[in-house]
Amino acid sequence: MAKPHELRERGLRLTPQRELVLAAVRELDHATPEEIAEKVRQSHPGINLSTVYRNLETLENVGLVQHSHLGHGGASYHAAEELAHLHLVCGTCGSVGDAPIETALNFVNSLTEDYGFRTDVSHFSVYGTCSTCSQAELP
Amino acid sequence: MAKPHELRERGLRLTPQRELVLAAVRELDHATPEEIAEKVRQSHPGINLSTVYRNLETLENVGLVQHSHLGHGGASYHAAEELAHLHLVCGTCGSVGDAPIETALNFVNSLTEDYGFRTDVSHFSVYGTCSTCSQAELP
DNA sequence: AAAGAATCTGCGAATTATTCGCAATTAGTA
DNA sequence: TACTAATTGCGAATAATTCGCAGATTCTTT
Repeated sequence: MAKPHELRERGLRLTPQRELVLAAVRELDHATPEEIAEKVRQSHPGINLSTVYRNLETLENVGLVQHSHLGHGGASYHAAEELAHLHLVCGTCGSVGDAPIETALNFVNSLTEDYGFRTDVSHFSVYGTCSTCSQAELP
Repeated sequence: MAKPHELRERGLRLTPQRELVLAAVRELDHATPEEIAEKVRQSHPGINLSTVYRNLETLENVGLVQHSHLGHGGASYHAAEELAHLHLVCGTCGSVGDAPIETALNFVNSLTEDYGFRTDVSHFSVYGTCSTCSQAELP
């Protein structure tokens, strides 16, 4: 999974914890620190939650992982090489749907042209109501 | 500011705390619960933070205020009657810029057509880098 | 292979943000 | 005015994240 060198190359020490955290992020896709810790504990039971938090921060600093804000509060992490996509967060049922970033292309370009604002698509979340919940609301 | 009847009409009791919380939300525009509490304390020093949280929730339930997620974590509240607009959150300096919702119109429509997803524009946040910080990054 | 410097980890405590339970108070109603 | 139910204040409980520190580990240098 995580080749040793990709960590060393970026000036990071190679620890079992760090490798496992990176591997877990890659396997889980959009997981919270807590979920990542649980995954890691399957092979390394003693890992401390602080260590997970610190490694996520470190890995993010060197560009191997990224986080985004989906539902309320908590951040969720994913591998940096993962294909970027939009997150459609349903405020009613909490589900997170995906849509290709192309959907937002014109929108993003307008923001750049009009405001000089460079949108970070991978950090981008869209709140609303999914089709299932929309239908359930109707009388 | 907050006319007594607009609370009574919605089945809410009229308490000084509740009126003051609503007034503070209207004055402050995009304020955190903590900031709202501070504002209210100017005229009602004893107000408890729990009371602010509870009133924000109550006022949101009857549609007088709304919250959105700007930067990391914390919710920020604004009056429901306020003109809806997009929030451009800069991940570097933390500033929050505004843009008219029309900018997102086509994008929102695509999501509805393609996924049946009804985007809640008032809850919508866009993350990225503002023009000032973009320029500062260049060599 | 051993030693040293710097980085990491585990742990528990500290923070921050938000929620909850409960008793006392207060608003709206009869 | 008296009653009932909603509301408040308060302190404790949670949840999520960060911090300080001592000991362990990694990488580098001999």
